[in-house]
Amino acid sequence: MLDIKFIEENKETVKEAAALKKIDIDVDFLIELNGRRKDLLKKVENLRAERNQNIEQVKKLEKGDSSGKEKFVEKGKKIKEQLKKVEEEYRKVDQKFKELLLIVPNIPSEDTPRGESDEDNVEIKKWGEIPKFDFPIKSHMELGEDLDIIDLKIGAKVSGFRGYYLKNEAVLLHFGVLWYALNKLIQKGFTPFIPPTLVNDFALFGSGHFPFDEDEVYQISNPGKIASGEEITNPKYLVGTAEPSLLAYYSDKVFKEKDLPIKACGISQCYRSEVGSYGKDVKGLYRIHEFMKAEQIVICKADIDESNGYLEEMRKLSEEILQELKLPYRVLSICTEDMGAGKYKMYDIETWMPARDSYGETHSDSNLTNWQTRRLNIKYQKEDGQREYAFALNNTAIASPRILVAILENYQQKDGSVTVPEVLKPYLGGKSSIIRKQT
RNA sequence: GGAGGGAUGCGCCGAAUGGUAAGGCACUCGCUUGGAAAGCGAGCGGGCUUUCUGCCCUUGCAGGUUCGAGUCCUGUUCCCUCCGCCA
Repeated sequence: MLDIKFIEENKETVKEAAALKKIDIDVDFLIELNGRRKDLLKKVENLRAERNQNIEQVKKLEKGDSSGKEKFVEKGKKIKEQLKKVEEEYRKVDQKFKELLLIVPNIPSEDTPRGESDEDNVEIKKWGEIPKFDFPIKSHMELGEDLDIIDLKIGAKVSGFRGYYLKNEAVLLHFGVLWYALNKLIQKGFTPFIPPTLVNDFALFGSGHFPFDEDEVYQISNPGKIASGEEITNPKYLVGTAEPSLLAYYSDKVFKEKDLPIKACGISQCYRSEVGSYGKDVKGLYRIHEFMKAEQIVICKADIDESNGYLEEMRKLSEEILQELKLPYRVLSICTEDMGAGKYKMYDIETWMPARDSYGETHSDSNLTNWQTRRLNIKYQKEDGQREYAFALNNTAIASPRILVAILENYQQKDGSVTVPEVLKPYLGGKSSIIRKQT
């Protein structure tokens, strides 16, 4: 969310940002609506002032002899009627105004590539050698089935399309890689959380997942209530990432400047409906409805340079994880239309996935400046006593089992076994450092 | 699931027979001081309008009654206590 005053003063910049991000918002109408809102607000306030004065009159007369009181009581009734009408009108305009304000995008940074799709993202870095195999390689699906560590068939039977089971060593690898990443984050000063994954809507409006990606989020409700025809008053939602829960932890908070930055991380189950992705990545563990992720957030002072510093810091951390896992990757600077509405600047990291014969997205690192904190009311008090909205950033440390696609495929051996990345060995609970078919 | 109690100024506590939301602590700044504490003064939620300020909103949330609601009524969320069920 942007400040309406900023929008009014920088109309053309906002229009340009909306055009770049292909977001359909009539900025002129929004500003006009704000004018109407303010006019109505003035009317409401004037009537309230009149009402308050009238109340004083009645009160005064009741203290003395109460003659003439009736006149003011009658007047009060009239004011009440008028007020009801004007307030109703104001509420309508204000609601529409707020709805529109929620979809005004953040202004992308100057150095964000201008572009229309993921094809316009700019590769800024490549790391690692693409492995060459002197044998026919297997996909992670084949490896998973042959080694009896992934079961997609029964996964689909039990959970439906995109369902899966991890078994045996895949379970250890999955938890191992998450646990390894979490330890690294804690070491780097991020406070660990297990956040709720079942949340109220405000958390998702706060992060900006609502109203944009409403279809992507699973809604949970009490089916009994629906069956009885009763309306669901407090729907809950399953988060697609720990980000909304972590940010909402700090909602309505006023930090002291010296207490910033806040660095937090969370491991959580993540749920995604993947509507709109039908027919895309339909096989294997790449695109699934539920997975786990170690996510980081930073809340810092409202300073572009400082916040971009944290963006780089978190990117480096993700890179460090991939380097230690010895997985080849590349870093992309995400273009305007491929980045979300709330983002100021964004990087993706794609990891080499041999069976795809390409890089696949595994990490995402974003600076959203104050676009989320304004929605969530996260401020800090500056030295001079002034309060200002903080900046917020978020980053993927590791997401599994998607990362297992890269690990299994890159580490596969000619005999069909898979070796275990060196850094994960301590996490495999005494199991062999090589995953072989059980006999 | 049932019964009862509670939520007040965006840090904490806390008062208010239906009639201007007291007061205290903490915090920030200033005065004072060799320095600090204490003391004194100012500030310490949001909006509209303005540069003199003025007005409006803000007692968990949403409605209702009333000239007027923190207070009365209805619904609801969360917390606490007890009972029941339960991993």
